[in-house]
Amino acid sequence: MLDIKFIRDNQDVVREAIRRKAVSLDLNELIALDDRRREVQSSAETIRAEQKRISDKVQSATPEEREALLAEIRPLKEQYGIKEEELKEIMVKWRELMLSVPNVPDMTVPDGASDEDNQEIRTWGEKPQFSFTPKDHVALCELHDLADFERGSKVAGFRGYFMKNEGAQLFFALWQFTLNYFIEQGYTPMIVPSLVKRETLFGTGYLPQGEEDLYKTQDDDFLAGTAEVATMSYYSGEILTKADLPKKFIAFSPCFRREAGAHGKDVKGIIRVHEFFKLEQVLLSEANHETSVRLHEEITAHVENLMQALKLPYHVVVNCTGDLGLGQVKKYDIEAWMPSQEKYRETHSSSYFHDFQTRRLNIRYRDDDGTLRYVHSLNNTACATSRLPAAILENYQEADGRIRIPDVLRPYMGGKEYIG
RNA sequence: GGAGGCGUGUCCGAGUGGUUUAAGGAAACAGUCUUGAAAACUGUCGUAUCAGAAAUGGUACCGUGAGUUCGAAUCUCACCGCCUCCGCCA
Repeated sequence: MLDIKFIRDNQDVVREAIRRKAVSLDLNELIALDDRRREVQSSAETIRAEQKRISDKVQSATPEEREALLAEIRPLKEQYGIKEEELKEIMVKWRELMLSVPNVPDMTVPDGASDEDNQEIRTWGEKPQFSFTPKDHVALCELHDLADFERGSKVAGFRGYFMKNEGAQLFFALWQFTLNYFIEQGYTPMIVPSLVKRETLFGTGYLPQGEEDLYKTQDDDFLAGTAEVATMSYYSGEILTKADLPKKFIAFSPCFRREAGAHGKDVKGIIRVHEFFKLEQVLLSEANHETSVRLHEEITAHVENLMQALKLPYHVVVNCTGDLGLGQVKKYDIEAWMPSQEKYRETHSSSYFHDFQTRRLNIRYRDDDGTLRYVHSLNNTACATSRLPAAILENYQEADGRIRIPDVLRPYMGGKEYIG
């Protein structure tokens, strides 16, 4: 959510953001409604002030005076009720419109309609050269009994999977490896809820848009698609101490995604599943654009360090405006090379939001001059299992079908050198 | 699932119908004292929003929402959350 004052004072900027992000919203409608809001509110307040002024005299009045005062108040009360009712109606629509105003993308974000228009900004690593036709991760899983997709869909339905043997071990190894890295970097490790209340998802901007991609329970709770949701809400409604910023969390949770509208994509394997696990970086920082930018580069670099330690070829793309979420100012996707598909596939997503999320979540800190400010928020994937293991299996396969285990993961897999 | 209790500002905590933004304390900030610090003392110390150049003034806010009342932190109802005991349970 943006500040209505900012919106009013910077209508051109917001209009441009709406255009660049291809959001369907008529800003004029919001401005007109806000004019109306101010007008009604101000007249309601004037009536109320008068009512209170008279009301204060009641207790010290004689019985006759009292009657006269009450008679004076009656019409004011009625008028106030009407204005209040009107204001309530305006606010319903006002909130709805406010929730669809996008955050302003950074100037360095390229224009574009979809992920097709994202721009590669750097690549790292040598794509593996195979003397044979590389198998995809599904075939490799079947070959070594690392996963069971048939029984997965028998038990859990479409996109269901079991991880087995070294496949299961690989998940644990990646979690532990990643967790240790971030603890060394000073992050606070957390295991956070996936089952969250409706209002929690408003804070991070996954509601009201995006509802169809979330699983809902019979108690009207939701299963979050990322640990970002609960982690961001951790401090909701609180005032933080500036000296404690930035807060850096490495949060683990299961992640649930309906993948509505993606029925034809990645139907096999563990690239696109309804349920996976993820370690997520979540940061809260002081409200300062330069700090946000610096930390954004930093959380991106952390992931690149891990990819390089795993020796996985990847590239980084800057997402175009059309591929940005409503609240995102700028986003990088880190994509790992998938030999079987001969293309890069998104394994990490790194973004910053300024105060878009924290304004909704009401997370503030007291600045040096004593004023309360909304903190800035950022997040980036640290390790998404299943996509990352899929990339490892494919890149590390050898001619005889065996899969070499990345050096840095061996300590977490009993020192084993190969799968198979 | 059953019974009871509770939710007040940055924190602790008083307040059960009337100038209450809300006692008291702590913390914080400024000052006096001190070579310096601590202690002591003095003072300042809510957020949001509207009007205003400002001083200032209006309104809202005591978990959330609705209601009663001329008037609500205080009374009523619903919801959310927390605590205690019982039951069940990994």
